[in-house]
Amino acid sequence: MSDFINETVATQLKKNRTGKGWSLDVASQHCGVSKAMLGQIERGESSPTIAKLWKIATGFNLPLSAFLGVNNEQTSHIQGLLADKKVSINTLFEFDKHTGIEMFELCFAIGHEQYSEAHQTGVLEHIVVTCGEMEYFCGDQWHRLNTGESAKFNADQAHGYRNVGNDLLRFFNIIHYP
Amino acid sequence: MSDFINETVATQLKKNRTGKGWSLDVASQHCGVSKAMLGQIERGESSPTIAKLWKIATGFNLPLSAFLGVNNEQTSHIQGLLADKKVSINTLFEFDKHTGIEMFELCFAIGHEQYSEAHQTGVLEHIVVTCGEMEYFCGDQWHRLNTGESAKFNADQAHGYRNVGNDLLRFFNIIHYP
DNA sequence: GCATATTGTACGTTAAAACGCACGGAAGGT
DNA sequence: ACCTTCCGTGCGTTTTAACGTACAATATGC
Repeated sequence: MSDFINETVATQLKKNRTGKGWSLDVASQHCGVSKAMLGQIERGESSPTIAKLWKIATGFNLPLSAFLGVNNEQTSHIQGLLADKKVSINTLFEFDKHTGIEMFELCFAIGHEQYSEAHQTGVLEHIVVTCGEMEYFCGDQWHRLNTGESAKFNADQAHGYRNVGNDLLRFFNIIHYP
Repeated sequence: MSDFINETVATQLKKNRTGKGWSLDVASQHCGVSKAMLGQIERGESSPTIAKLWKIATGFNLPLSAFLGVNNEQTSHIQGLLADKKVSINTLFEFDKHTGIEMFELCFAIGHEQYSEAHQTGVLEHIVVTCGEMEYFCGDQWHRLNTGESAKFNADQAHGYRNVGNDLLRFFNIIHYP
Protein backbone atom coordinates (compact mmCIF):
# COMPACT_ATOMS: atom_id res chain seq x y z
CA MET A 1 0.00 0.00 0.00
CA SER A 2 1.57 3.22 1.10
CA ASP A 3 4.07 1.50 3.36
CA PHE A 4 6.78 1.71 0.77
CA ILE A 5 7.12 5.44 1.35
CA ASN A 6 7.81 4.80 5.00
CA GLU A 7 10.42 2.27 4.01
CA THR A 8 12.21 4.71 1.74
CA VAL A 9 12.18 7.39 4.40
CA ALA A 10 13.49 4.85 6.88
CA THR A 11 16.38 3.75 4.72
CA GLN A 12 17.22 7.26 3.56
CA LEU A 13 17.24 8.59 7.10
CA LYS A 14 19.48 5.82 8.35
CA LYS A 15 21.80 6.20 5.39
CA ASN A 16 22.11 9.94 5.82
CA ARG A 17 22.56 9.70 9.56
CA THR A 18 25.21 6.99 9.58
CA GLY A 19 26.79 8.66 6.58
CA LYS A 20 27.45 11.67 8.76
CA GLY A 21 28.60 9.43 11.60
CA TRP A 22 25.79 10.66 13.82
CA SER A 23 24.19 8.69 16.60
CA LEU A 24 20.47 8.97 17.21
CA ASP A 25 21.35 11.29 20.07
CA VAL A 26 23.35 13.86 18.14
CA ALA A 27 20.89 13.67 15.26
CA SER A 28 18.18 14.45 17.76
CA GLN A 29 20.07 17.53 18.91
CA HIS A 30 20.59 18.74 15.35
CA CYS A 31 16.99 18.22 14.34
CA GLY A 32 15.07 19.07 17.47
CA VAL A 33 13.29 15.72 17.29
CA SER A 34 13.52 13.09 20.01
CA LYS A 35 15.89 10.25 19.33
CA ALA A 36 13.17 7.76 20.16
CA MET A 37 11.14 9.15 17.27
CA LEU A 38 14.12 9.03 14.93
CA GLY A 39 14.65 5.41 15.88
CA GLN A 40 11.05 4.53 15.20
CA ILE A 41 11.16 6.26 11.83
CA GLU A 42 14.33 4.41 10.88
CA ARG A 43 12.67 1.13 11.80
CA GLY A 44 9.65 2.04 9.71
CA GLU A 45 7.45 1.88 12.79
CA SER A 46 6.02 5.33 12.35
CA SER A 47 5.30 7.75 9.55
CA PRO A 48 6.57 11.23 10.39
CA THR A 49 4.49 14.30 9.69
CA ILE A 50 5.90 16.60 7.07
CA ALA A 51 6.54 19.22 9.75
CA LYS A 52 8.79 16.79 11.59
CA LEU A 53 10.38 15.55 8.39
CA TRP A 54 11.15 19.14 7.50
CA LYS A 55 12.84 19.69 10.85
CA ILE A 56 14.86 16.54 10.23
CA ALA A 57 15.79 17.64 6.72
CA THR A 58 16.96 21.07 7.88
CA GLY A 59 18.83 19.45 10.75
CA PHE A 60 20.67 17.37 8.18
CA ASN A 61 21.14 20.35 5.85
CA LEU A 62 19.39 18.40 3.14
CA PRO A 63 16.35 19.05 0.95
CA LEU A 64 13.14 17.24 1.77
CA SER A 65 13.43 15.25 -1.42
CA ALA A 66 16.53 13.57 -0.03
CA PHE A 67 14.26 11.49 2.19
CA LEU A 68 11.46 10.81 -0.24
CA GLY A 69 13.23 8.81 -2.92
CA VAL A 70 11.74 11.16 -5.48
CA ASN A 71 9.22 9.48 -7.71
CA ASN A 72 10.00 11.17 -10.99
CA GLU A 73 9.43 8.45 -13.52
CA GLN A 74 12.48 8.75 -15.66
CA THR A 75 12.61 6.56 -18.68
CA SER A 76 15.58 6.10 -20.89
CA HIS A 77 15.77 4.66 -24.36
CA ILE A 78 18.74 3.75 -26.40
CA GLN A 79 18.39 4.84 -29.93
CA GLY A 80 17.48 1.97 -32.19
CA LEU A 81 19.69 1.80 -35.25
CA LEU A 82 18.22 1.16 -38.61
CA ALA A 83 20.17 -1.71 -40.11
CA ASP A 84 19.38 -1.84 -43.82
CA LYS A 85 15.73 -1.04 -43.59
CA LYS A 86 14.25 1.89 -45.37
CA VAL A 87 12.74 3.37 -42.27
CA SER A 88 13.00 3.07 -38.52
CA ILE A 89 10.71 4.50 -35.89
CA ASN A 90 12.00 4.87 -32.37
CA THR A 91 9.58 5.73 -29.60
CA LEU A 92 11.19 8.25 -27.28
CA PHE A 93 8.16 8.90 -25.11
CA GLU A 94 5.09 6.72 -24.99
CA PHE A 95 1.77 8.49 -25.09
CA ASP A 96 1.13 10.25 -21.78
CA LYS A 97 -2.52 10.85 -20.98
CA HIS A 98 -1.61 13.76 -18.74
CA THR A 99 0.38 15.74 -21.25
CA GLY A 100 -1.27 14.30 -24.36
CA ILE A 101 2.20 13.96 -25.85
CA GLU A 102 3.98 11.17 -27.62
CA MET A 103 7.32 11.51 -29.35
CA PHE A 104 9.19 9.54 -31.97
CA GLU A 105 12.47 9.73 -33.76
CA LEU A 106 12.27 8.64 -37.38
CA CYS A 107 15.02 7.70 -39.80
CA PHE A 108 14.36 7.54 -43.54
CA ALA A 109 16.69 6.07 -46.15
CA ILE A 110 17.40 8.12 -49.29
CA GLY A 111 14.26 8.63 -51.30
CA HIS A 112 11.98 6.96 -48.82
CA GLU A 113 8.56 8.44 -48.23
CA GLN A 114 5.66 7.56 -45.97
CA TYR A 115 2.10 8.66 -45.49
CA SER A 116 -0.20 8.75 -42.54
CA GLU A 117 -3.97 8.85 -42.34
CA ALA A 118 -5.78 11.75 -40.75
CA HIS A 119 -5.73 11.74 -36.98
CA GLN A 120 -8.63 12.94 -34.89
CA THR A 121 -9.41 16.63 -34.95
CA GLY A 122 -7.16 18.91 -32.97
CA VAL A 123 -4.09 16.70 -33.20
CA LEU A 124 -0.92 18.70 -33.77
CA GLU A 125 2.40 17.39 -35.04
CA HIS A 126 5.79 19.00 -34.46
CA ILE A 127 8.68 18.16 -36.77
CA VAL A 128 12.34 18.85 -36.00
CA VAL A 129 14.95 17.82 -38.54
CA THR A 130 18.28 16.86 -37.04
CA CYS A 131 19.95 15.38 -40.09
CA GLY A 132 19.28 15.58 -43.83
CA GLU A 133 16.62 17.34 -45.86
CA MET A 134 12.97 16.43 -45.97
CA GLU A 135 9.58 17.54 -47.13
CA TYR A 136 6.33 17.03 -45.34
CA PHE A 137 2.94 16.93 -46.99
CA CYS A 138 0.14 18.81 -45.35
CA GLY A 139 -3.00 20.38 -46.72
CA ASP A 140 -2.47 20.15 -50.46
CA GLN A 141 1.23 20.65 -50.91
CA TRP A 142 4.73 19.67 -49.82
CA HIS A 143 6.79 21.88 -47.53
CA ARG A 144 10.57 21.70 -47.37
CA LEU A 145 12.61 21.45 -44.19
CA ASN A 146 16.40 21.49 -44.01
CA THR A 147 18.61 20.30 -41.18
CA GLY A 148 17.85 22.18 -37.98
CA GLU A 149 14.52 23.49 -39.17
CA SER A 150 11.21 22.73 -37.58
CA ALA A 151 7.51 22.94 -38.34
CA LYS A 152 4.16 22.54 -36.66
CA PHE A 153 0.98 21.53 -38.48
CA ASN A 154 -2.48 20.10 -37.95
CA ALA A 155 -2.50 16.33 -38.36
CA ASP A 156 -6.27 15.93 -38.58
CA GLN A 157 -5.84 15.40 -42.32
CA ALA A 158 -3.85 13.14 -44.57
CA HIS A 159 -0.15 13.95 -44.27
CA GLY A 160 3.22 12.49 -45.13
CA TYR A 161 6.99 12.80 -45.07
CA ARG A 162 9.79 12.07 -47.54
CA ASN A 163 13.56 12.22 -47.66
CA VAL A 164 14.60 14.56 -50.48
CA GLY A 165 18.30 14.77 -49.66
CA ASN A 166 21.32 12.67 -50.56
CA ASP A 167 21.84 11.35 -47.07
CA LEU A 168 20.08 9.69 -44.26
CA LEU A 169 17.17 11.70 -42.90
CA ARG A 170 16.57 11.96 -39.19
CA PHE A 171 13.78 13.91 -37.61
CA PHE A 172 11.72 14.04 -34.47
CA ASN A 173 7.96 13.96 -34.41
CA ILE A 174 6.12 15.23 -31.35
CA ILE A 175 2.41 14.52 -31.56
CA HIS A 176 -0.01 16.25 -29.27
CA TYR A 177 -3.54 14.93 -28.75
CA PRO A 178 -6.06 17.37 -27.26
CA MET B 1 9.51 28.05 12.37
CA SER B 2 8.44 24.88 10.69
CA ASP B 3 4.93 26.13 10.06
CA PHE B 4 5.81 27.40 6.64
CA ILE B 5 5.96 23.86 5.30
CA ASN B 6 2.40 23.31 6.42
CA GLU B 7 1.43 26.55 4.71
CA THR B 8 2.97 25.48 1.43
CA VAL B 9 1.30 22.10 1.58
CA ALA B 10 -1.97 23.85 2.38
CA THR B 11 -1.81 26.24 -0.54
CA GLN B 12 -0.52 23.62 -2.96
CA LEU B 13 -3.24 21.19 -2.01
CA LYS B 14 -5.97 23.76 -2.39
CA LYS B 15 -4.54 24.97 -5.69
CA ASN B 16 -4.30 21.48 -7.12
CA ARG B 17 -7.72 20.47 -5.88
CA THR B 18 -9.60 23.53 -7.13
CA GLY B 19 -7.51 23.37 -10.29
CA LYS B 20 -9.06 20.01 -11.01
CA GLY B 21 -12.48 21.32 -10.04
CA TRP B 22 -12.71 18.81 -7.22
CA SER B 23 -14.68 19.28 -4.02
CA LEU B 24 -13.30 18.01 -0.75
CA ASP B 25 -15.65 15.09 -1.14
CA VAL B 26 -14.49 13.86 -4.53
CA ALA B 27 -10.89 14.53 -3.58
CA SER B 28 -11.48 12.33 -0.55
CA GLN B 29 -12.74 9.54 -2.79
CA HIS B 30 -9.75 9.80 -5.09
CA CYS B 31 -7.21 9.84 -2.30
CA GLY B 32 -8.72 7.54 0.29
CA VAL B 33 -8.37 10.27 2.91
CA SER B 34 -11.31 11.75 4.77
CA LYS B 35 -12.51 15.10 3.51
CA ALA B 36 -12.36 16.48 7.04
CA MET B 37 -8.65 15.80 7.06
CA LEU B 38 -8.17 17.37 3.64
CA GLY B 39 -10.00 20.46 4.87
CA GLN B 40 -7.81 20.73 7.95
CA ILE B 41 -4.68 20.33 5.87
CA GLU B 42 -5.82 23.05 3.47
CA ARG B 43 -6.43 25.38 6.40
CA GLY B 44 -2.99 24.59 7.79
CA GLU B 45 -4.53 23.17 10.93
CA SER B 46 -2.75 19.87 10.75
CA SER B 47 0.45 18.48 9.33
CA PRO B 48 -0.16 15.28 7.39
CA THR B 49 2.10 12.27 7.74
CA ILE B 50 4.10 11.42 4.68
CA ALA B 51 2.09 8.23 4.28
CA LYS B 52 -1.11 10.28 4.01
CA LEU B 53 0.51 12.89 1.83
CA TRP B 54 1.65 10.12 -0.47
CA LYS B 55 -1.89 8.80 -0.74
CA ILE B 56 -3.04 12.32 -1.55
CA ALA B 57 -0.32 12.77 -4.16
CA THR B 58 -1.17 9.49 -5.88
CA GLY B 59 -4.85 10.37 -5.73
CA PHE B 60 -4.02 13.56 -7.58
CA ASN B 61 -1.66 11.78 -9.99
CA LEU B 62 1.08 14.12 -8.89
CA PRO B 63 4.54 13.61 -7.40
CA LEU B 64 5.06 14.25 -3.73
CA SER B 65 7.23 17.21 -4.56
CA ALA B 66 4.19 18.94 -6.02
CA PHE B 67 3.00 19.59 -2.49
CA LEU B 68 6.30 20.42 -0.87
CA GLY B 69 7.40 23.45 -2.85
CA VAL B 70 10.93 22.11 -3.06
CA ASN B 71 13.62 23.44 -2.80
CA ASN B 72 15.11 26.12 -0.71
CA GLU B 73 18.84 26.70 -0.27
CA GLN B 74 20.12 24.87 -3.30
CA THR B 75 23.06 26.60 -4.94
CA SER B 76 21.47 27.77 -8.15
CA HIS B 77 23.48 30.43 -9.88
CA ILE B 78 21.77 31.41 -13.09
CA GLN B 79 24.32 31.68 -15.81
CA GLY B 80 24.52 34.60 -18.13
CA LEU B 81 22.52 33.38 -21.07
CA LEU B 82 23.91 34.29 -24.43
CA ALA B 83 26.45 36.78 -23.14
CA ASP B 84 29.27 34.30 -22.97
CA LYS B 85 29.26 31.65 -25.63
CA LYS B 86 29.13 28.75 -23.24
CA VAL B 87 25.51 28.13 -23.94
CA SER B 88 22.96 28.81 -26.63
CA ILE B 89 19.24 28.37 -26.50
CA ASN B 90 17.23 28.11 -29.66
CA THR B 91 13.46 28.27 -29.49
CA LEU B 92 11.97 25.73 -31.87
CA PHE B 93 8.35 26.17 -30.85
CA GLU B 94 7.03 29.07 -28.83
CA PHE B 95 4.68 28.24 -26.02
CA ASP B 96 1.31 27.16 -27.38
CA LYS B 97 -1.62 27.63 -25.05
CA HIS B 98 -3.58 24.91 -26.83
CA THR B 99 -1.02 22.16 -26.49
CA GLY B 100 0.78 23.56 -23.43
CA ILE B 101 4.05 22.79 -25.20
CA GLU B 102 7.18 24.77 -25.80
CA MET B 103 10.38 23.36 -27.21
CA PHE B 104 14.01 24.42 -27.20
CA GLU B 105 17.29 23.19 -28.53
CA LEU B 106 20.19 23.82 -26.18
CA CYS B 107 23.94 23.71 -26.78
CA PHE B 108 26.39 23.56 -23.88
CA ALA B 109 30.14 24.06 -24.05
CA ILE B 110 32.38 21.47 -22.38
CA GLY B 111 31.87 21.49 -18.64
CA HIS B 112 29.07 24.00 -18.73
CA GLU B 113 26.20 23.57 -16.32
CA GLN B 114 23.02 25.47 -15.68
CA TYR B 115 20.26 25.38 -13.13
CA SER B 116 16.63 26.27 -13.26
CA GLU B 117 14.24 27.11 -10.49
CA ALA B 118 11.17 24.99 -9.89
CA HIS B 119 8.37 25.54 -12.36
CA GLN B 120 4.74 25.45 -11.41
CA THR B 121 3.29 22.14 -10.30
CA GLY B 122 2.60 19.56 -12.95
CA VAL B 123 5.17 20.84 -15.42
CA LEU B 124 6.93 18.03 -17.25
CA GLU B 125 10.22 18.28 -19.12
CA HIS B 126 11.36 15.95 -21.87
CA ILE B 127 15.05 15.71 -22.68
CA VAL B 128 16.45 14.21 -25.86
CA VAL B 129 20.22 14.20 -26.33
CA THR B 130 21.33 14.44 -29.92
CA CYS B 131 25.03 15.03 -29.40
CA GLY B 132 27.41 14.53 -26.48
CA GLU B 133 26.91 13.29 -22.94
CA MET B 134 25.04 15.10 -20.23
CA GLU B 135 23.62 14.77 -16.79
CA TYR B 136 20.47 16.33 -15.51
CA PHE B 137 19.74 17.07 -11.89
CA CYS B 138 16.33 16.21 -10.57
CA GLY B 139 15.11 15.38 -7.11
CA ASP B 140 18.30 14.90 -5.18
CA GLN B 141 20.72 13.46 -7.67
CA TRP B 142 22.19 13.63 -11.15
CA HIS B 143 21.10 11.28 -13.91
CA ARG B 144 23.28 10.49 -16.90
CA LEU B 145 22.15 10.60 -20.50
CA ASN B 146 24.26 9.59 -23.46
CA THR B 147 23.75 10.50 -27.07
CA GLY B 148 20.39 9.26 -28.33
CA GLU B 149 18.93 8.75 -24.87
CA SER B 150 15.97 10.57 -23.47
CA ALA B 151 14.28 11.23 -20.17
CA LYS B 152 11.11 12.69 -18.78
CA PHE B 153 10.89 14.24 -15.35
CA ASN B 154 8.77 16.57 -13.25
CA ALA B 155 10.10 20.11 -13.39
CA ASP B 156 8.11 21.44 -10.45
CA GLN B 157 11.31 21.31 -8.44
CA ALA B 158 14.82 22.68 -8.72
CA HIS B 159 16.58 21.04 -11.65
CA GLY B 160 19.64 21.48 -13.81
CA TYR B 161 21.74 20.23 -16.70
CA ARG B 162 25.47 19.87 -17.32
CA ASN B 163 27.78 18.76 -20.07
CA VAL B 164 29.90 15.89 -18.77
CA GLY B 165 31.43 14.84 -22.08
CA ASN B 166 34.48 15.99 -24.03
CA ASP B 167 32.52 17.54 -26.83
CA LEU B 168 29.76 19.98 -27.50
CA LEU B 169 26.47 18.96 -25.95
CA ARG B 170 23.24 19.31 -27.87
CA PHE B 171 19.84 18.36 -26.53
CA PHE B 172 16.20 19.18 -26.98
CA ASN B 173 13.95 20.23 -24.17
CA ILE B 174 10.22 19.89 -24.58
CA ILE B 175 8.36 21.50 -21.70
CA HIS B 176 4.73 20.75 -21.10
CA TYR B 177 2.61 23.01 -18.87
CA PRO B 178 -0.66 21.52 -17.53
C1' DG C 1 -42.42 29.86 -1.14
C1' DC C 2 -40.50 24.94 0.30
C1' DA C 3 -37.64 20.96 -0.65
C1' DT C 4 -33.01 18.85 -1.94
C1' DA C 5 -28.66 18.39 -2.98
C1' DT C 6 -23.74 20.11 -2.51
C1' DT C 7 -20.17 22.65 -0.41
C1' DG C 8 -17.00 23.40 3.49
C1' DT C 9 -16.58 23.54 8.58
C1' DA C 10 -17.20 22.08 13.67
C1' DC C 11 -17.55 18.36 17.03
C1' DG C 12 -16.41 13.93 19.45
C1' DT C 13 -13.87 9.69 19.19
C1' DT C 14 -10.17 6.71 17.88
C1' DA C 15 -5.64 5.66 16.28
C1' DA C 16 -1.09 6.99 16.14
C1' DA C 17 2.79 10.30 16.20
C1' DA C 18 5.97 12.35 19.48
C1' DC C 19 7.91 12.95 23.80
C1' DG C 20 10.84 11.85 28.09
C1' DC C 21 12.88 8.50 30.68
C1' DA C 22 14.75 4.22 31.88
C1' DC C 23 16.68 -0.14 30.51
C1' DG C 24 20.04 -3.80 28.43
C1' DG C 25 24.04 -4.30 25.58
C1' DA C 26 28.56 -3.19 23.69
C1' DA C 27 33.03 -0.81 23.58
C1' DG C 28 36.81 1.32 26.07
C1' DG C 29 39.53 2.68 30.17
C1' DT C 30 41.55 1.85 34.93
C1' DA D 1 36.88 -8.18 37.25
C1' DC D 2 34.98 -3.11 37.51
C1' DC D 3 33.16 1.62 36.29
C1' DT D 4 32.00 4.74 32.73
C1' DT D 5 30.16 6.16 28.51
C1' DC D 6 27.66 5.86 24.48
C1' DC D 7 24.54 3.30 21.62
C1' DG D 8 19.81 1.82 20.36
C1' DT D 9 15.34 0.08 21.97
C1' DG D 10 11.07 -0.55 25.01
C1' DC D 11 7.57 1.63 28.01
C1' DG D 12 4.09 5.01 29.66
C1' DT D 13 2.17 9.49 28.83
C1' DT D 14 0.96 13.45 26.18
C1' DT D 15 -0.12 15.45 21.96
C1' DT D 16 -2.28 15.38 17.58
C1' DA D 17 -3.31 13.39 13.15
C1' DA D 18 -7.28 11.03 11.21
C1' DC D 19 -11.81 9.48 11.03
C1' DG D 20 -17.05 9.62 10.88
C1' DT D 21 -20.90 12.21 11.52
C1' DA D 22 -23.62 16.21 12.06
C1' DC D 23 -24.11 20.96 11.04
C1' DA D 24 -24.70 25.80 8.75
C1' DA D 25 -24.07 27.76 4.71
C1' DT D 26 -25.24 28.28 -0.62
C1' DA D 27 -27.03 27.06 -4.43
C1' DT D 28 -30.49 24.40 -7.94
C1' DG D 29 -35.22 22.49 -8.72
C1' DC D 30 -40.24 22.19 -8.28
